[in-house]
Amino acid sequence: MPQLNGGGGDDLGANDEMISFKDEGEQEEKISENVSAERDLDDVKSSLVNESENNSSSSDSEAERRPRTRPDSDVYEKTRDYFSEALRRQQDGGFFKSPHYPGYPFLMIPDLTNPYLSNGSLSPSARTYLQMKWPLLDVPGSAAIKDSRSPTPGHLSNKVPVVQHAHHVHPLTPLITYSNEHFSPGTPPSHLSPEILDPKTGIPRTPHPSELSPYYPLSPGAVGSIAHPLGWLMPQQGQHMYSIPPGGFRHPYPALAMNASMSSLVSSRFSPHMVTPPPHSLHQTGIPHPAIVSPAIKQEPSGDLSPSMHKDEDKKPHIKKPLNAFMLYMKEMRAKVVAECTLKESAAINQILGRRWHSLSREEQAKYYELARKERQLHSQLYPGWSARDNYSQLNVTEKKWHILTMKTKN
DNA sequence: CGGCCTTTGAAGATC
DNA sequence: GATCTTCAAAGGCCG
Repeated sequence: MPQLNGGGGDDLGANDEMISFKDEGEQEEKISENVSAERDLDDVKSSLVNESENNSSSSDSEAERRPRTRPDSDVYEKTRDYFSEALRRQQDGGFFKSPHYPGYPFLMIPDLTNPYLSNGSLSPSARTYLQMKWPLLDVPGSAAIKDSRSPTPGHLSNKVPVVQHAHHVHPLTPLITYSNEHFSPGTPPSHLSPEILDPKTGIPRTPHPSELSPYYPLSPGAVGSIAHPLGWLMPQQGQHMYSIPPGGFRHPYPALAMNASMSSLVSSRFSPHMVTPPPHSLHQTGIPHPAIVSPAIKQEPSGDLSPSMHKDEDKKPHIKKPLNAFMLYMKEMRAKVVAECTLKESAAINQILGRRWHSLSREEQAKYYELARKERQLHSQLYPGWSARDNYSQLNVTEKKWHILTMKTKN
């Protein structure tokens, strides 16, 4: 995967983008290939105990910090097999027969007319998909979907709605197909900046990186090895987040069969095109859409809405933001890190995960960036009118505006 | 019981 | 365009 190796001029992030924030001490935590969570934990703990101390525990080369093979690779191995199988099923139409993600209303069907698919080779540039869209989704977003020629899916969005579901399940995670043409120039991965030490914890960290090239190519192999970060409804995991009705999906094209409640979830408050409000978040299959949070669980405060609007507001499902690459990575790796150490405190776990994230190679991170990009894309397709702002605390927003206004008044 | 902690990234808001 | 803020997940911890 030469394009990901960070060679000169590669799109993933030129070296000149890798702003060095390395501290005077240049203390980088050594992350060897078999680095354990225990070790990470120790580092975290020790650094928490004494922030300034032990700033020079170790340092190592970039190569060491970005090992080609990682202890986590077994996860990819397992998932790669799964995706290979999924791909095979797609190619022989198996997806229509037995979707791996029955609860997911959207499918990207491989374009079987694509000659490049027939030989089994899956060149990224050759991969195209026939996207299935909601039959009831007559929305701007879907219009964008229709235009598969659009080189920049990013333009449609980064507005993605997700509906939340049960615990620990993200709705958009069942993404398993990847189309190179959807590599969005608008959704560049940003990362891989040299680590710096967190002044507070002493743990190496990276400042919010500048974005890499908007184009982060992914080889077929990399795509195939993308581990499903959440694995919701992953058959082999044997943990269906949602019960699947006996007999499974009878509709030959489950992706096209959206019931009223689902369509309303997709549209409800966010799209003028939407249909009726959802009585509940159940898919046709009886599977609630995971991205939608029941209003009972979370209600968004509405600022200046009329009483009637309030009423509607109360019924609005909380559509969560799509997970970014790191979040997807965390979801996938958290359990493993927790298993490797006895620690369960998320704050500490997240520190470890953050360090591991930085230790990932570009290729490995690219998997998650691509997955996240797909999630955003799907999110925008499912909830065309949704905006991240919808989830902002209305109170905070108004307070903020008020503060700004008062400041201006003073001036 | 609700908010905090802690991470990175995306998106919106603001300057 | 740069910068700041919020939110996404997670679960222990604390007031």
